[in-house]
Amino acid sequence: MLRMSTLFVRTLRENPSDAEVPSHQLLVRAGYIRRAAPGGFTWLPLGWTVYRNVENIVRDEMNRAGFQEVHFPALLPKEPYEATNRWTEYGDNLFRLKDRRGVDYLLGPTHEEMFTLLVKDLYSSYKDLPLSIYQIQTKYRDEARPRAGLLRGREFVMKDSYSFDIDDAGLSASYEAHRAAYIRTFDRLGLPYVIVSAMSGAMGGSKSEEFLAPLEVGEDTFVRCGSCGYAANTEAVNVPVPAAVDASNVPAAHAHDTPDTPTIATLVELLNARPELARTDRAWTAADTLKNVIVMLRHPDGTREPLAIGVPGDRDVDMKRVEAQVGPAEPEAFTDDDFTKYPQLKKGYIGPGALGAANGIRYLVDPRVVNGTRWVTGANEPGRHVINLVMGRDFSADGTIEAAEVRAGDGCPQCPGSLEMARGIEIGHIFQLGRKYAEALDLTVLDQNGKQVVVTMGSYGIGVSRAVAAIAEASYDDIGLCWPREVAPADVHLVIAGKGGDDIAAKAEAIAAALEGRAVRVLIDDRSNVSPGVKFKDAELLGVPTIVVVGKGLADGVVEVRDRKSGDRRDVPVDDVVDVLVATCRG
RNA sequence: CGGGGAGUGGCGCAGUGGUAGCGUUCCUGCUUUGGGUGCAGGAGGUCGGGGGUUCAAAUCCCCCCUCCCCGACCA
Repeated sequence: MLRMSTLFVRTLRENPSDAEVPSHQLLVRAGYIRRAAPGGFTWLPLGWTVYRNVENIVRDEMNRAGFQEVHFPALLPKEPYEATNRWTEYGDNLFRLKDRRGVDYLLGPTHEEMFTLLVKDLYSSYKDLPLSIYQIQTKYRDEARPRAGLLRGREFVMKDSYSFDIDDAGLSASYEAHRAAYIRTFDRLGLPYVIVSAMSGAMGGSKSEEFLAPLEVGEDTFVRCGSCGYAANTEAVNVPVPAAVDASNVPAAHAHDTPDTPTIATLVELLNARPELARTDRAWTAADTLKNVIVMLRHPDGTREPLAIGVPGDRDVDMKRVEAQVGPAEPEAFTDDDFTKYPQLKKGYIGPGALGAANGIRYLVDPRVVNGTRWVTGANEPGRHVINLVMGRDFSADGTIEAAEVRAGDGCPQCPGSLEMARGIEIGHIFQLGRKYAEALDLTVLDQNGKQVVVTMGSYGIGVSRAVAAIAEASYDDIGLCWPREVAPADVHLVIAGKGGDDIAAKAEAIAAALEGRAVRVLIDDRSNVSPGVKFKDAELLGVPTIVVVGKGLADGVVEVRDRKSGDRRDVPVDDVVDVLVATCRG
């Protein structure tokens, strides 16, 4: 039983000024956490209780699914991470340190390498697979900007699982098992979530989905369809491909001087202002222009290659989307230096004529650029554009790329509906890794034919400490926290209120003891010399789902039972209250 | 890393060169006891750190650190 008289907690009347998001403000104000370091928090008793409730639910569901728990050190040797290149690839986000002899170590940001090596150590036969193991571990990432309290720290707790299978079918099954376990876990946590696909189909069959809690403070932008329920990370959205257009009536393409048109807007204005350039059927719009953006791709082997991306001029190129498409290569800005190396490219006036295989620059266009579409685009000469350039008639591309920004109102790829934008907190991620780590670290087993085969892996994460904040974020109101019962620090917050002194206190203690005897977790506010108003405010702030007031009603033989979330109150005969509460808390 | 804002008792804030303040919290006493009671007394701060200017610096100058927001980066 928790007792307010002795609980190590101090509630604050006002929000700490360094907290911006509600979960951070309330968790500090209600005495659940305290900031201890940049991006690092101390859990106070109430917070630690909630944290452990969350952790235990996660663990419980992992175990139920048949996954086994292990535990690695957080302090890890460098070598495995060198083998997979992540010692350098992880960049500044990796916490590196040296021991007294100058040997390099790191604080684990995630443990793919260690799990892979552990399985390699112990297993060598297909008969040992499939296997799914997990840990609940403190992770370290040297975030450039820790923010929003627990939501993005430099030290946080993550549950990470890894599956090991002999073939793709096995990986699929392991993936689905994790997916199902995650659904159960988040349901139990009382956390709203959407499952979004996190990677486009273009990525060679590997599959990845994120569990996002749809909350405004989230850092992830995703889209969802109001009609069919489709949801995806913006990186993973595929635009609906329109049918080819009949272009037989489009006039021939011709280049034209277009002075003083540094932007798409000024170009469109000029096109419509000049009778000889204007369309006969309707006015030109920005979406009729074809904007060609050059990026430099840096491949893992260090080579660089220019890539031209054509998108409708009313949209920007979304570099995150590009990155998701071109991986493992990384897109870099095309510098002025690069322009000097490709003199055929005239900055601001790049057109298809200077691109494509013939010019040594791979040219990919937005999927909306289908055969027959009619464009205005750069003429590869400063101050000139080409009008009425028709895809398939006047130019072609080497392929398509999902690079254009996604906007609210865009068509849904799965139904005739349209997409809306939303924000969410990533609380889980499931990912078919494939053989990348197994290959790098040489994890193989013998198959039925005695042949060595590379194991295929999946990785699956749940942000445990982040989930605490996400739950708070999803359930608070204007007077405080409102925990879902299973993660709350107690089932019942029992307030001793009103005068009457020892009789009331004695009765309250008796009720509390009876509840504990029936496995109802009680937080009792047994502070003397604290006015009822303060106790009520604290109870509301702390957010235990059921508040029981033992006070003046006792004279009439009743105590008051309140539901924290709904605010509903009712008087319950004192003799029934234990039964009523047991039913409430188990219901 | 770029842009913006800010660091003054546990928390929230005022204080433009001359003895460091207010509210809240905390302690003591009385009071009150169903909505952050009231009164009185008290404790608590090397003013983020370092350097400089000055007779004198929370205040002016330089460097650094930290926090918050936007972006970049990142799961």
